[in-house]
Amino acid sequence: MPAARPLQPAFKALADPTRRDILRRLSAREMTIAEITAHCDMTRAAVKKHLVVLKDGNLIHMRHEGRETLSTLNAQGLKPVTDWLSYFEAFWDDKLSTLQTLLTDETET
Amino acid sequence: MPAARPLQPAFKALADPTRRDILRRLSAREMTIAEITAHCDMTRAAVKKHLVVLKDGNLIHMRHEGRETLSTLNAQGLKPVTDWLSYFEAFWDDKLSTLQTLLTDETET
DNA sequence: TTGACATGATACCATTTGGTACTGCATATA
DNA sequence: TATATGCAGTACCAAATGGTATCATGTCAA
Repeated sequence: MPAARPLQPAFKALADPTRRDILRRLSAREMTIAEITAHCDMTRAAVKKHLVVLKDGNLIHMRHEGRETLSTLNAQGLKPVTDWLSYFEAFWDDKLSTLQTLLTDETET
Repeated sequence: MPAARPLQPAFKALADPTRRDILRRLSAREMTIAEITAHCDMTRAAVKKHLVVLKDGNLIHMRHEGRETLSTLNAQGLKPVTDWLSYFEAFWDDKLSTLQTLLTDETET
């Protein structure tokens, strides 16, 4: 049996607003831990923990250069997530979904 | 200031495999709490908690019919999530992303 | 009315999570 | 060499999370 796609670590990594913010920043350029920390209002150790979670989710890469650790976005790691979500796009605008919404709103108003 | 889009509750709701599984099941049809529980290997109270999280994330609707509570998928609630993710699709296949991947793999191998 | 059924609500517990503080190591640099 | 820098690793703490057990409430059916 092939290895299960790492959906869970990726979803878990995305569940924290600090980590999503870090991903946004890394989309602009590679950054050191100290640089990321400067924007995050928490200690470097805390930021490091978030980076490890992002790495476990395969959403970033980390490389060492001298005494610095440089983090880069790995946008491809988001693909399993968007693939999982794409299944539901079929329900966005079809008639069944609309009907369900109407029925539900009727009981909730 | 307009209400911030409810990104956080939705991402949080998606971060649990049990909740993602429930969403899949609800995409097929409306279900009672007891029906969902039958698939989940945990107590009804635990499933109910997960359903509340999904409702807070605007990913399901719940309506009451007699003594039953029926849950339905709200696929539209996933839209803010996919919108957030779509920002990163631009980084999937472009040259910068590829270069970053090559550089990173080089140091990790 | 009586009882069974589906659920809501609460209290409680163990584990995980998000954070700080501290120590220590490797690396630039004067 | 001596010193400051950037980071890793660990211990520790408070709060959130995921689960159970228990009891109360409303509803269907005989």
